[in-house]
Amino acid sequence: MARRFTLRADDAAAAPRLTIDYAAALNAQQLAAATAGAGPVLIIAGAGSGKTRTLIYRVAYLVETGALPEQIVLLTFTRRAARQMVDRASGLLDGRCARVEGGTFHSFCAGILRRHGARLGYPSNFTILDASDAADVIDMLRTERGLHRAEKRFPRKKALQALLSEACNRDLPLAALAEESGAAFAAHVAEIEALAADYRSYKAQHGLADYDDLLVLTLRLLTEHDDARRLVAGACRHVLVDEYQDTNRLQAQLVQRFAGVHGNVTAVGDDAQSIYGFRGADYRNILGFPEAFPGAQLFKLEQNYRSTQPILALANEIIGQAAHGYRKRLFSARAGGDLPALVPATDSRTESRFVAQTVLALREEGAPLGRIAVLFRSSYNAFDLELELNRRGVPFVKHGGMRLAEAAHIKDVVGYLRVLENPRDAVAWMRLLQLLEGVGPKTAQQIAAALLSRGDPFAATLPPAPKRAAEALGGLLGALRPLAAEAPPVAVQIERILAHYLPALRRIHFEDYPRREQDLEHLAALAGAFPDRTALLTSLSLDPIEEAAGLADPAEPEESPLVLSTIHSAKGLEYHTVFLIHALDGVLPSAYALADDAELDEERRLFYVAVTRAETNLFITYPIIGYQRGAGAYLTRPSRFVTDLPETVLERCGLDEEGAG
DNA sequence: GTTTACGCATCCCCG
DNA sequence: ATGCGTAAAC
Repeated sequence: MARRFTLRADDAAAAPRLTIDYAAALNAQQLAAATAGAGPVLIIAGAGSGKTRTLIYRVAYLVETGALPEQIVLLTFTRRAARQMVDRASGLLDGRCARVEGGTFHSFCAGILRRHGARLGYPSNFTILDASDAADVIDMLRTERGLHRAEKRFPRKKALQALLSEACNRDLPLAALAEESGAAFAAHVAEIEALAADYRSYKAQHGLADYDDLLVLTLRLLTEHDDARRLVAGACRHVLVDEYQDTNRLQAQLVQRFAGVHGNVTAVGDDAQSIYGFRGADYRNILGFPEAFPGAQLFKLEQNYRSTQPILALANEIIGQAAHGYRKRLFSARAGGDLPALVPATDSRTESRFVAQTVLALREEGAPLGRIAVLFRSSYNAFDLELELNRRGVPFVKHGGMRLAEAAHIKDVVGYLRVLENPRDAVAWMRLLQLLEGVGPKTAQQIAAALLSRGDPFAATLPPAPKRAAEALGGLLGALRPLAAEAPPVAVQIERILAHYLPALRRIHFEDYPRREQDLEHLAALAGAFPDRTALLTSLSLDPIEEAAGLADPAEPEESPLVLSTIHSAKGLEYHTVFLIHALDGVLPSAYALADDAELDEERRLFYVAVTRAETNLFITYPIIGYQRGAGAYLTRPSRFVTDLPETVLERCGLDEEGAG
């Protein structure tokens, strides 16, 4: 029998000498949380209580006390947040922290599936469907089944896709969900289930995964395949999850699997800031954490370092009116400061002018533009303001809303990359084929089927096609063939794709192609930063492309621009001054939420998230008169969240016109 | 039978 | 600015 040796822990690991003075950098609660021992840890952290700071110090502490950075997994809500945290931890300690694994659940799962998905029949080059791709596939399968001309009105593709997605994310049986989702679904449960089965097998057959599959398949992989589970969970010595209140059941189960070997989970969150219910998030995850992870240590961070006391008083008042779990009342370290202001404006235009003027005045007083944010419920709430800012030459960036990756021309170019990456990607083929003149859905389907049934889809011989389409098809395959054969760097691939695609772009979008060409150049420039096509495609699916700043002032290119953002996209961030615009009933709270108490509560939390972004100044504005295309002018109703508030926490202001303009 | 052009309604929030 | 349904054109 071979001799066995025992490797003892090194002295340094047994009694580490820490380079960071944690006690000096953190308050008592933060310190306890950051340096907590092994096992499950739950940190309930109020807005502005140094949650991110605590998490960063915990990462550094884990590394300092002997954890390998590459065995620490940091799951966050956006990849931007992950990168920021890893960078800050690196700054704190040294380069070691840069090797911490990080990202969103979706991106982390995508990586696992690329490495281990073969066990489920998923090749490493699978391509990712966004929600509209998914809806298109469902629509096609529905037509195949002849359901589109059923006697009874059958749900539309968008509704079907949403239903299937909700079933995944809330981890409910499709049939049960369909029953509770209204008569239109309930009348067709059997057909919908058949369609869902079609959809599943279609994706498997073509190497496709939608967003939900990234989570569902990973969970299945880790549940059904012990070897994969050991590999993945074995590498997750410490799992840290930010914004835990916005995880859904699927994600909670994933966390349990990731931590299945070592049992070290740190979850950080604030049940009062749960705002992703529409995506299946369930704040009961965070309430139930101690049951899901027995022996969990609980820490609460209640001291707020961000906002002045008056802003916090308003926030406490708002959240005090909502029903929620972990009771906490934030207290501020910042006495003094102005009351938050409520500013009614006659209409949108006036509201925009007020915001723009006040922003410029604040800049005069020394507040950098980049420390000022305008927040809103929906992307289009800011349209009018964008015009006003452009008129005045105020530079701004806008986060949230319509994403570049969803624009038709970007999706076209991505389509070329997708068929090169995964030649079985029928969704991408359909898109490319329909760009050809004389090819619609029907012909595209026939050609796609013919292409996929042969060994090499890019082969020079053409499948049968209508005369007019044949020549164009030859051009398409001719452009793709050398790229498939030679696989040049991804930036070169995009360059050649553009050479082929631009004529079509000009034909289809003859009105505004210059603008679209700019986007495509932007995309081409971006592509160079990625090691390969797989990485680029994954990123395009899972990360929003950082859009170029709207009309920057070329005189001062250095100045960081004003921030326009949806409330959802502003989560976790903080600003010197916050404007919350369009605080109207029907907007915030959304008209969609008025009928349901739980949804109304989520809107209230959204309002809470918005106001707690502010450090020093908070302005809440709304237009008194609205316009609607059909109905013309009408009187709006201010948000009930505002009218419910006492004078003591919110100063009602007037807005006077002084001459014109 | 298919494609395309045109007028129409319709837009939430995100990976 | 897209996505649908309908009606004219290939």
